[in-house]
Amino acid sequence: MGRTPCCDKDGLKKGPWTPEEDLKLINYIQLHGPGNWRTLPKNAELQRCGKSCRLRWTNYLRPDIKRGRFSFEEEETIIQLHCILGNKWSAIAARLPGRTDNEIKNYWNTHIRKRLLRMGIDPVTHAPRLDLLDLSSILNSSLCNPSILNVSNLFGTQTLMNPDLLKLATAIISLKQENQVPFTKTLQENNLFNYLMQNQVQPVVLQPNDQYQTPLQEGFSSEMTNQLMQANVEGCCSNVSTFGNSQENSIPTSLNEELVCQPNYMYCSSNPTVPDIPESSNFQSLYNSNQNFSFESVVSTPISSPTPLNSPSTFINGGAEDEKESYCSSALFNFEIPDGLDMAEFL
DNA sequence: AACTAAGACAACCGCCAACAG
DNA sequence: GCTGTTGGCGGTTGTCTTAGT
Repeated sequence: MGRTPCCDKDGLKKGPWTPEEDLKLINYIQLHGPGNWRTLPKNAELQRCGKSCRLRWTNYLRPDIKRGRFSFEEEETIIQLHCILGNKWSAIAARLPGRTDNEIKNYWNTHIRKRLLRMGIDPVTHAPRLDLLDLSSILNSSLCNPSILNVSNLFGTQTLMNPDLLKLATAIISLKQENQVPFTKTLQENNLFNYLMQNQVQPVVLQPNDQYQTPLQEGFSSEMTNQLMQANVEGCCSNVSTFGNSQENSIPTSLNEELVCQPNYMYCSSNPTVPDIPESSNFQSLYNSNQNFSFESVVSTPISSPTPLNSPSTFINGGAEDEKESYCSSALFNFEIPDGLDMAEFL
């Protein structure tokens, strides 16, 4: 037969631990070491189940746990790792010495996740949310002022709901998550080449400082660009920029230029759901500092981080919200996963 | 000062892979 | 090979604190 049950759940205490219980647990583990959680409560004279003791030790009492606020670098690492690993809190915690998976998970759910949602970023996919076309605000405005409730006001001269545009936006976003698929193939599969050619859509070259620049060539459709940006897709494609560096993914010469999205384009001041980022914020410097972010830098963060993780000057929690938000996006969209990376090996 | 809402975080719950018997 | 337990993990809940009215 298998092992005997971990513990009899009847009569065991639950809820917050008392200092006396903590002391008992600490003393016992100092003498006998952690492990054998099944017999530990009985031996330590604790009315707790072994699982509760293990959690209390690993999440709170362990001497190597770092308490206190998360530093700027720690949050940066969390976001970047989450983009790669998803909700693998234990894997993320393994890269943040002194932090527990529970602590990171809580911090993500209470701080980072909410901030990303406010910014219109899906905290699960790290992509701008196409489903947030701000219909609610449109409808609210319409309710307050019925005169604006007409099709042209809702959709503009062309339309945010243009299925082709949405397909293009979706294709671009999908490239962020499935970098293996050649860009051209994705366009072809969605019949987007035809759309682009028929509409004489020229390459969209976005530049920092929120707004797209003057079209490079005649025939450029600013409306197209505007709609793409309004459709919340402009920040989705940090990886798309790599297409320009890859022959495999290059756009045919008929389009002349790559469709390039530079990092931080998610900040479109025309988007009512995304706050404007003041130029005085540290966003640009953060953007610059993250330009060369690499997967290796994530993996080696605890060692190679240029500033100590506990650097008091870089605590996230005490900073301005705007700065934190600007930081977040730069961290989100400014790193690349090297070719040939074996994720399974990393995990 | 009292009440309420929101925020923060510790702790619990349930699932599952690994492992012991 | 099967059964049942353990330990680990992610999701969720509960409780305490803080801020706002």
